[in-house]
Amino acid sequence: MSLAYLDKLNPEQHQAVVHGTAADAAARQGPLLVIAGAGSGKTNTLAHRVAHLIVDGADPRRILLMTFSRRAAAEMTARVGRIARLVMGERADIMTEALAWAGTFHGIGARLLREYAADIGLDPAFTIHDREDAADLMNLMRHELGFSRTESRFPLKGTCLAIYSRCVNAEAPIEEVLRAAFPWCAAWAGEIKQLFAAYVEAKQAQNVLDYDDLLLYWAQMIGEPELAGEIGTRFDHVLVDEYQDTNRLQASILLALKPHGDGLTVVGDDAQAIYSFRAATVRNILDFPRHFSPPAHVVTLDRNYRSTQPILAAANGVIGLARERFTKNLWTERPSSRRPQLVAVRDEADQARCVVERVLAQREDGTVLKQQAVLFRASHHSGPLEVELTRRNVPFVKFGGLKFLDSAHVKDVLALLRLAENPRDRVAGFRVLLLIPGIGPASAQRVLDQMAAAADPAAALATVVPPARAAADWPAFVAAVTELRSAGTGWPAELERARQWYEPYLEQRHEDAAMRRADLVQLEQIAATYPSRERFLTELTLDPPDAASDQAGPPLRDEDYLILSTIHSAKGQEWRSVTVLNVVDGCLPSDLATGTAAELEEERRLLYVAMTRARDELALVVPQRFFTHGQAAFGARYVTAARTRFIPDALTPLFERVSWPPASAGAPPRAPATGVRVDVGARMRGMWR
DNA sequence: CGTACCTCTATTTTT
DNA sequence: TAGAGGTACG
Repeated sequence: MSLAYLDKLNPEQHQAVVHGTAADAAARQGPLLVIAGAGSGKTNTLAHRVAHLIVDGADPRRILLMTFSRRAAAEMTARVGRIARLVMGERADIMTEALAWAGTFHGIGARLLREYAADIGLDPAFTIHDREDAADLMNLMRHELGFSRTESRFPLKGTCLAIYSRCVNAEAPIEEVLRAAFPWCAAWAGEIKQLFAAYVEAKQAQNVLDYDDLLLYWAQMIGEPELAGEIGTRFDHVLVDEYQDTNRLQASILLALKPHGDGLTVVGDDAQAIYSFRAATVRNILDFPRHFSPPAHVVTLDRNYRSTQPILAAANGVIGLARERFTKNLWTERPSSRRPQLVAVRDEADQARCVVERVLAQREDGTVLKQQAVLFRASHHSGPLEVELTRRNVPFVKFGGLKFLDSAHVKDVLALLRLAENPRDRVAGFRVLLLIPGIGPASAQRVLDQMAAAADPAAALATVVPPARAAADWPAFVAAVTELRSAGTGWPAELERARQWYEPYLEQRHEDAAMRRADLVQLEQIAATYPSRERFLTELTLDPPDAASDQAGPPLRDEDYLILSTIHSAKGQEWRSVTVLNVVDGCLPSDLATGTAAELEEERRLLYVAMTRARDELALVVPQRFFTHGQAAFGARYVTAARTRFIPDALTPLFERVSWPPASAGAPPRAPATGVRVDVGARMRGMWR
């Protein structure tokens, strides 16, 4: 059997791929840690390793591959398929299709929990609350316990949930979490504990799990020696990507799954740890080797294949100022005469204009829009740019921030489906009931109480006497739920049935019913790609389609469009040209994150992650002043901004400094000839779309 | 029950 | 500043 596919790898990548297999000249065994710097071919190496394991005889059904998003999992599976096909031909397709256990920690958790539900006293028809649903339920408990009317102010629902989540994910007691991360809530420790107890009971009574539960129940389940053995031996190989962004709870699960580390591979880069707000801890990756005896083997990939040398030099400069660091600097052999640019612009409006012009100019030079990305710290930073792009008719897709699933009408329809799936889900039930005219919070509460008291809540619905004002609409509602629960309708016809019920309310409630109906039709198309209602609901909450179709209209499948993304959502990706917005103190680092040294360091890594996404072109835009709306006493006004503290004067020689608009001799700055020409070009192309 | 209005406060990143 | 959450009234 030819292992020619290994020849293209560098020695370190090769070692990472063959570790523990027959092709491993060093004949090493045991767990493996791969420290993979940005652009070092990490995904490729991991994919090669999975493919190589399969070629080496591993059963793909017994490989567990955990990534940070479903998209990353899909990408990985596709690459594994390509590599395996080189060696195994058509037979490879069967093998890689069997690579069924690839997904996020949460997704895999949900699957395992459904499978083992009976063993741990869980109804397999549980539904999953997304962040907002969970916060609503938390709020309900907050009111019931009377904490919403306390003398001094009690933390809001979102804050309560954040505290809860951190306790669970960091495996830390409330007091410690409050002290470290929510000091202004410290006085409420007792009440908060009470609240969490009620919240947990409510979830159990309603047969719902939140995001954290998927990990927590998994960890608890695997804490039982019998189940731990059974589940652990199901997988011969467990591979985890982006390990620097996992939290303690996830590490616990992993170690319970493979206590001795056999077949365990984790990959990550401590310089790219950017999820500590989600309780991720860099200690996971740093301490990994010493968890085992003998310690895990460590392979370091520090050759960068992505960026040009000047871009890498600048990125290394930024991360070089980090307080502590474990990874070596990256190196590359891609020369370029062009340094990354520090672009000074007057304000955010100019920033937007400047970026659009650069983007269009680069497209003229042959870089398609899809190979260009604009990155920013916070979702709303792209607001002015989105307006400008729309005005100038440049299609774009935005990653991160609001999802189209967050829109009210989509949530309404999903709530009905969730109620059908799990009639004990009160958050879903509440939402659906409130849609019916004549039913408000009080009646909804009463109906849900009656359902909860019954052995069969769905059947109980038929016996409920609705309030007189809702009598006209009531039968249609009961019929919809009943039909959705009967096996007759089938999937994805069920979604159409739900939409049918919702239709009249859509008209009543929303002026722009037509647009929203289009969204629901789109939802139906998404639904058709899932095998069942349960899978649809689960996977949609765990990994919602992330590119919101925006003002620019839903981009057509193969149309070219510019990428807008938060830096967080840009993780793991690369583009030929990258522009970073608002590289000023207050935005990057966010002034909300300058409290502790640790937070500040994470902001520094965020800039590093953003910069290392670029292959050939990198520009950091620095607006000189910002318009602030606020401070009633002074009214709205401009404040001057300073370049980010992460690029002090000592580093500026690594950049080319430019201003926009360019100070031109004589010509009026607002009518640059290039801008006009490019705009016409865009319109000409637009004729043929 | 629904809505119109008022007040207060948080303000980021996401599975 | 906007958006959430609470209050008061029809």
